[in-house]
Amino acid sequence: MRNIVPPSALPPDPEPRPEIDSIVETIIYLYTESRRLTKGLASQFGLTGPQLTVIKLLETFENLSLSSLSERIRAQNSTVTGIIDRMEREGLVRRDRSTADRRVVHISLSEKGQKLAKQIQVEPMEIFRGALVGLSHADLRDLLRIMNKLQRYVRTHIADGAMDAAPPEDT
Amino acid sequence: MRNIVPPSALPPDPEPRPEIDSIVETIIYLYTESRRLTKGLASQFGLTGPQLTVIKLLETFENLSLSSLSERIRAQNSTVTGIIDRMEREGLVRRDRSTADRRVVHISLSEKGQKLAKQIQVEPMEIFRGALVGLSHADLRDLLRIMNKLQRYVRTHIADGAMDAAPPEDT
DNA sequence: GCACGATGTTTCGCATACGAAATATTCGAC
DNA sequence: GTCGAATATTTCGTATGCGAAACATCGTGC
Repeated sequence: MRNIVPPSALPPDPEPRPEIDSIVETIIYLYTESRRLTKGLASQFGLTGPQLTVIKLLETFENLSLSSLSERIRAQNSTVTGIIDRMEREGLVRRDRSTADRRVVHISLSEKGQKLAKQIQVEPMEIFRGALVGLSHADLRDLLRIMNKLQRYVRTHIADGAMDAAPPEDT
Repeated sequence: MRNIVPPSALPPDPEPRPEIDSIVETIIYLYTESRRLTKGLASQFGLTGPQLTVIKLLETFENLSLSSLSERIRAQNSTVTGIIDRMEREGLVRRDRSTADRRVVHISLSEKGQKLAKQIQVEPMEIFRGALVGLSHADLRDLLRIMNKLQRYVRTHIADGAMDAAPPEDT
């Protein structure tokens, strides 16, 4: 699934930094490529990318509420409702109202869904993960450390005036 | 714009490697977060994420064919047609048939679009880029080197049997 | 000049994707 | 017990996003 590129595509930046652009480009590349591969793999089984993800999740967890499912695939409930609708229509999954809490719906694989899940042997992420596994221990350690830094930075700068169109301060 | 997570969300992997999962998670996090921020920024100006990207691109390049526009934002032509349709409806952009090659459509900002572009001062990627700028030179160099490795690996493993799982029996 | 493949754009049908509002149910305060 | 806030899910409207097919135009070979 190809995606509109995030603002990285915008060329007019305060200070042109080819390395940074290159890194951003790579992140986008890896992300979009992994989705494209998932989609291609899924289509061999008559599924869409998200549907494949859902099937493999349900194969592992047996039973998930719609909320926890949407949390796991990082989508809104309303989005997942649609995905499950279509999968239910295809007879791949079942919806069961929880008896304990009648607000909750448990999603599970049907017979057909289970069979299909078993047929799909290759983990969709294999290529991407393979790339990471191929790194040396040192590289892996460095990458993890830097990624954590990035994440920490972004996390702390989000709640703030990040979206207030305020001019940048230090650099 | 939140996205269905790529297959990284699938827990059953051949060899559980928490560092690798963590790295994948972070890449996804950075990507989705950058899109969320763009979207939030855009909505302050009555735009969607992709529309903001298009406006800033057109502010820089003045004049882009629909094809080159879709190339830059990494989307299909058919997707961009829709985006431009809606922006034209809002009076933000103009479509002009090229006289040199009458197949080509040049997209450009209207007066209104130019004014809006000027109002949006902050580069949407600033937070994400800011995180990268905050890294030490050594970190940046390491990250760039590793990212290139990853990209090279993925690139060379894509054309191959990457997508050759067991064939499904048609529906 | 004219057939014809290549190229640029749009159209169509479908599947995400989101946020806001509607609906159903639970749980706590009282 | 009952009201009201909180939680889980669905519904609705709109905007991407894709691939295949339709359409228009270009360029080449002849």
